[in-house]
Amino acid sequence: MSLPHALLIALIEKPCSGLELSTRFDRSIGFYWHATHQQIYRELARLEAAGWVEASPVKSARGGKKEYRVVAAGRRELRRWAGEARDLEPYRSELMIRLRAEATVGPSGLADEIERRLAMHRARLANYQTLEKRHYSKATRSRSEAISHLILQKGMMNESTWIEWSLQALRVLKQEYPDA
Amino acid sequence: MSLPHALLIALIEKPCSGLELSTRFDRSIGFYWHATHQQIYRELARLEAAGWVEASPVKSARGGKKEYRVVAAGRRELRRWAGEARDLEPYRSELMIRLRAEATVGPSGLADEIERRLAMHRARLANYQTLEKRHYSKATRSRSEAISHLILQKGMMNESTWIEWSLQALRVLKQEYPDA
DNA sequence: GAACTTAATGCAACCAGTTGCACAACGGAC
DNA sequence: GTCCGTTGTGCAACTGGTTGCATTAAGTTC
Repeated sequence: MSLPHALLIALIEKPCSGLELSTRFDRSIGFYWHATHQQIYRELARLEAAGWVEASPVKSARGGKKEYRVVAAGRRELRRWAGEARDLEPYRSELMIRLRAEATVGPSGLADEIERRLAMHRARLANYQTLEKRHYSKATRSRSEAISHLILQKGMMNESTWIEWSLQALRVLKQEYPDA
Repeated sequence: MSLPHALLIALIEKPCSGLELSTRFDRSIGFYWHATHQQIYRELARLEAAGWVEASPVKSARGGKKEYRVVAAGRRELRRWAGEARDLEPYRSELMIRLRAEATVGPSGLADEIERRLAMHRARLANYQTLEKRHYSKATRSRSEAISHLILQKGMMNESTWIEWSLQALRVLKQEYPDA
């Protein structure tokens, strides 16, 4: 699973507390690997037990605030993990199952649902395009900027694929067929 | 979750036993929703408890073989479920996290991994193209054939996207950058 | 007919993720 | 100075999915 390593990445970029991590996470890595604050707290405890991060209590803060930072062993682990060979993760799309249900038990309002999703995918794509213009317009870039851009591009490609496919699907679902 | 409904679909198409279901599943619906035989047995028991399927023991068969078939309540439930509004399922891509790791802790053999995956995606795409030629070449089709075709097309689009993206990624990862 | 293989079902333990809630500590309102 | 909202951490219970193994019964081989 990726969560521990995703947290290591976020903590290397900026050491912080659990709560701060969970809000930052939502807006960056969480984009490809969502996690709740519960998971994050639990996982931070494990990372500490594994000796990959160290925590120090933050004085004059509410609750028992702690700041976590990644130690050398954690960086080593992250590098090791990044290059590993792995099986492709299986796709898992509920919508495809629902389509197939529609094929076997007949029309059931799925077209509306696809229309709704189409709008969401368009909104996301527009959002990513804005981000791209803001952050990746200039040609001269470092390796790590180029990699971040790749990640954003994959997101954009996914959304484009959904949009294109949804239009096709709507054409099929709205088409008249002689009753069976 | 989709598993119970995915099983209903498979059982409507053809009533069968747990084991047979789990092998058939791999080659059709399991394509978008993988499940082990364990999950399937457990879920079949639940479907029966919910009154969506009925089981009858198969005489002169090994083990305690049972055949399951979907009853009216099951069909109703399936139709209800198919048209429901739902949130988009969050993406979850380990590879994107690993890329980001590569960006923060430096090169780690990820390019080889992407190359390996590229080959797998190409093989899958070729496979789907063969299927498409075999099953969906003729123009006159029923609604349910058209829908099945949509599902296959989404798979092909996904693979194409991966292929295109992988080529881009390899170009970036193999490019020379001045050492930081 | 004993020993082995295969078809078929299933239990138990585990792991990751989700949900709902609890609690502690500080800061501000009045 | 007490009540409330916010920050911050965390427990407990549950659900879905995974792994490894156990069991039963029929067919196969000698």
